[in-house]
Amino acid sequence: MPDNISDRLGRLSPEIQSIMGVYALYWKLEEAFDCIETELSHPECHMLIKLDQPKRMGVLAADMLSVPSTITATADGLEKAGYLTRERDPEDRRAWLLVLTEQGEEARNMLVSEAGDLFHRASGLDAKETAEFARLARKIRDNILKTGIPEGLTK
Amino acid sequence: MPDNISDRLGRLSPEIQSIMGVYALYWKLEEAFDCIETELSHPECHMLIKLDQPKRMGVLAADMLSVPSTITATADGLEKAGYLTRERDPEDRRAWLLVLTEQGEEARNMLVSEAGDLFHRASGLDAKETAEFARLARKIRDNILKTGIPEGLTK
DNA sequence: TCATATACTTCAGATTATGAACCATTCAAG
DNA sequence: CTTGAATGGTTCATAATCTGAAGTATATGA
Repeated sequence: MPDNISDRLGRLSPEIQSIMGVYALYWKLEEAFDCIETELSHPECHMLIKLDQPKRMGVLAADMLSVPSTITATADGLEKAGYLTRERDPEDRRAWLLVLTEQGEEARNMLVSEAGDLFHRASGLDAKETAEFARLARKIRDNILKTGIPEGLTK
Repeated sequence: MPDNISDRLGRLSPEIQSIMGVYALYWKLEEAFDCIETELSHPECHMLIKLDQPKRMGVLAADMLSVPSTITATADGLEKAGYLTRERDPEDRRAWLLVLTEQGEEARNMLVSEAGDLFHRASGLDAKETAEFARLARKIRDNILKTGIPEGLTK
């Protein structure tokens, strides 16, 4: 039956094949997040991974294609649990910088390492294929962040 | 600032770069779904796209890395709105086959075409890169469906 | 100094996902 | 056969998540 599925997929356009692969991987990774750090919710994990350095909440919102109120909620949770603190951005005192605490750094390191491992097992790609996939994924992400919000469909 | 982000990303492991690209694309595509067929919810769109032929609900659940109750809810919505019908699987009368109606076929064709277009614009990849990305995405999806549920982490 | 824009927060409501208990059918023994 | 266990879906109550609109505080420009 897996062969059957794979066969049929071969007949679809590369774009749809790409989308289905991306969705499968996303769902698989989300599922796997449940198995590691039980303390953290999924959006909290996403945010921690993004915080490789202090960032403004607005930057995070753009980065996660999300809205400010969602970021507030997630940051609240992480702050209450001791993973980060809010500091006023000296360059614009309306804005907050989210800064990881030591506990936050530790959790982030663990997450990044686990996630890398997870990708490796879930994807089944070898080092060369992973490098190629990463190259294209980076290009895609750059394009998405560059083109910003909805794009042609600015409803 | 996009350059800055891109720079920092260059220093992350290929696995994390891949994950970030996949998440960005997933979020972007989900966001874009809002702009096309207002009638349908996101999970309904996903299910429609999967239904290139009649499928059992259990197969869909496995395919969408989801649970039966979620599939039931989504199928209920699509059935009520006239996009599909349930038929007993003659080979196992416990199971239902989800079969698209004519209206369902039309909607699916529109969705598949729109989604392909969407991928093209969101990713910014050219034809050759898209083909390469699709190849790897297909490989990843095969691996995920093959390895089935949680994997090493069968909590 | 005033009007407007930006950065974030609050909050109420909507969507979506999930597990446990359940019904119907199948399958495998005896 | 007929029983008991397994399987395919359903129901339902609950929880997690997301969102937009209205609000507060700071910044910016005329």
